[in-house]
Amino acid sequence: MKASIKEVARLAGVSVATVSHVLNKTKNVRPETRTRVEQAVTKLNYQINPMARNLRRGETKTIGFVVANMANYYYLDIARGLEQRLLKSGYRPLLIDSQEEKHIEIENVKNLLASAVDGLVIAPTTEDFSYLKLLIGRRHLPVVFVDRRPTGFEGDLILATNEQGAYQAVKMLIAKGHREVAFIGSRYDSTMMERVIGYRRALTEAGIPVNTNYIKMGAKVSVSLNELRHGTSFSQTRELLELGSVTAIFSGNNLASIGVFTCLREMGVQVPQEVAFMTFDDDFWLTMTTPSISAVAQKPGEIGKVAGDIMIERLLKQAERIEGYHNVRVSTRLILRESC
Amino acid sequence: MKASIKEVARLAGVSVATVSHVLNKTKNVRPETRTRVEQAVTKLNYQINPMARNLRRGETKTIGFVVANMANYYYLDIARGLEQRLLKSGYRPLLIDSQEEKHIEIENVKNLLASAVDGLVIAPTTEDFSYLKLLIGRRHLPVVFVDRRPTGFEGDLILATNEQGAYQAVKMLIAKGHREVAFIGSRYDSTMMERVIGYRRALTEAGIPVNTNYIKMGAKVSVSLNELRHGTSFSQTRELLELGSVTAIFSGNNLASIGVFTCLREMGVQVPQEVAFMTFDDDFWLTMTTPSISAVAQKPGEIGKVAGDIMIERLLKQAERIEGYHNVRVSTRLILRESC
DNA sequence: TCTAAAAGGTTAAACGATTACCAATCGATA
DNA sequence: TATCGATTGGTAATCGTTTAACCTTTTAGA
Repeated sequence: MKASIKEVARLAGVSVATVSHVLNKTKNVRPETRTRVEQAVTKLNYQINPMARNLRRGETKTIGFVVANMANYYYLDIARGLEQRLLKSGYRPLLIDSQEEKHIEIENVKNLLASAVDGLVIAPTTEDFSYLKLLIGRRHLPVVFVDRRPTGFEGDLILATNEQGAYQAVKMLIAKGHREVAFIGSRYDSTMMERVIGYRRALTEAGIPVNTNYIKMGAKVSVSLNELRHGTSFSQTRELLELGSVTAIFSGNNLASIGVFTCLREMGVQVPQEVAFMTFDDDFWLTMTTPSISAVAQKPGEIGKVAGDIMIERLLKQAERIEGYHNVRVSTRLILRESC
Repeated sequence: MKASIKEVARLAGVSVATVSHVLNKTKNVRPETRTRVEQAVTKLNYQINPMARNLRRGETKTIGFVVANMANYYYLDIARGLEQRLLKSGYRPLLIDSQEEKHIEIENVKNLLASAVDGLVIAPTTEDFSYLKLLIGRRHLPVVFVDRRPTGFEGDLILATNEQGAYQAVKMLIAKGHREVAFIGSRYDSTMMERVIGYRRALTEAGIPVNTNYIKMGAKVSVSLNELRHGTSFSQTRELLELGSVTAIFSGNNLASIGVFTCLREMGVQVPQEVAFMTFDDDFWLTMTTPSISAVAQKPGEIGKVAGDIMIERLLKQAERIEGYHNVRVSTRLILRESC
């Protein structure tokens, strides 16, 4: 089967304690014995048994990452950034999908706690996290939130510069001569709220009155990209077009943009000649459409990296309540394409 | 901190062995004592320590899933199907990305073996897996391959019906009147080989001679979707267009289709009037382009599920060499859209 | 009533590491 | 020379379970 530390010790003619000390550099060992141990290790192709070590040390070296919706590519990019940083420090992310369902999210968290992760990174489905307190109880477990701000629970938080991103985008539309700019969001969470605020600020600063008929919210979030094409944002777009006055549409996130663009295309609207279009969140497919679509690009990889760094910091320093919580904003940038 | 089995035993007034037996239903216990134990469990909010159990039982209840390229959505769908089945049997997938690099793949496998997974599902980057024998050595570890056939190592294998899929697609193009049909593949692996064979069979059956100038292979695989737009398949498409005779292009996979379509669009080619287009592998963005793009759709979720089922079977029966290896084909279907 | 078998429960040895504590050796110093 | 401290190594307890083996009772059948 597999060699254990005992057999290494026997082959090297020392005790298991010494082998352990050599392996972990946790005590001085005479060079001679050290090499004897090392030779035994390579000879037996010995690999430490992580379960035994973890049991003894009381840690798992895994960080649970609870993702709101794996169908949304955005979260995958976060996961990649996160993984990169965690691996560097010997930790490993454990990915799990909530499919935009609160009850699945809770189930996932329970599961991860049961498998004794050392930390939790959460991209929330909805904002309420009062349940987390009960589940975590009084053990040391750092929690980092990304993408949406939770309520009822405190932890580190990493968000994009939502307000500024939306502001810049709408300002750009205004600069191109648009005054009748509509906003199509989706679920009304803290993040979407900030984007709406940016949208309003751009209008107000330009002296354009905010027309609440131009703001469409409350879409149902779906897991299926294909369903999204004819989902709420599709019909909301049609409603806006029927007003007859809108000359530009800004979509509040990547999921909403699917329905918006599908509608524009199916209604035969000339983009950008008749209606200009822009969206929050960049995505690969925005480059493949005719016209290609302008976007406020987040840096999801960066968000993941920051989340990883903060997690590692907490893990190493066990400093969760020493200095309050981090509240990081990762910048966005405007990518202009053909749609405006 | 957290309650252990000992405290449950003390509270219930029994031995730890009895608690364990109640928990695992591994021995008869008088109903009365059983409820005493159960009450103690809920009262202390006792959760079993998975590391201790795993150490004792010598299993981790995790299955490593080594993905060739997480930027390719196809693998994500496989992962979802896999996860679904594994969770049902109390196992959990551990996802890890090889970024299309053989050396990262090997690193990943080593990592997973070191963390003592109970099984391995692999979507290979390249086909050579002779290294696996050495790494696994002589322990019981089921290995299931998906998407590409490995060489140098035997395991269960789950593939799409590549030959038939390509055959049907090209046959359809021929039925629409095309005789000058080109094929753009990418890396020349077993899977792409099968698709080429399907392509050739369709032509031959229709009495159309195979023109080897129409077959472009050997593209460099990239992880970046954006780079792929102007990668090898882009220039291969231009070469084909310069021949002046091609009336239809069939793309061998979803990655190649990105470059092909980008080229068609940037060269101002009318699709499907001047050149028809079709691709192996369905993807969300194929529905958002103008025109939308026809595809041979795999069922990645189904592939993942089958992989999960087979893995579970092996795990339960420990029957890896009793009955040879599975060799499953998951069907494809033609999705016709505007591009042909 | 006696015996065998079944049932209910406990003891203690693992699993494979880590680590506090102890013991021996050796120079160097007072 | 006796002592001190550093260095090197070993002993054994521990982490939280599982499980084989064993000991008592009960139960059932004759």
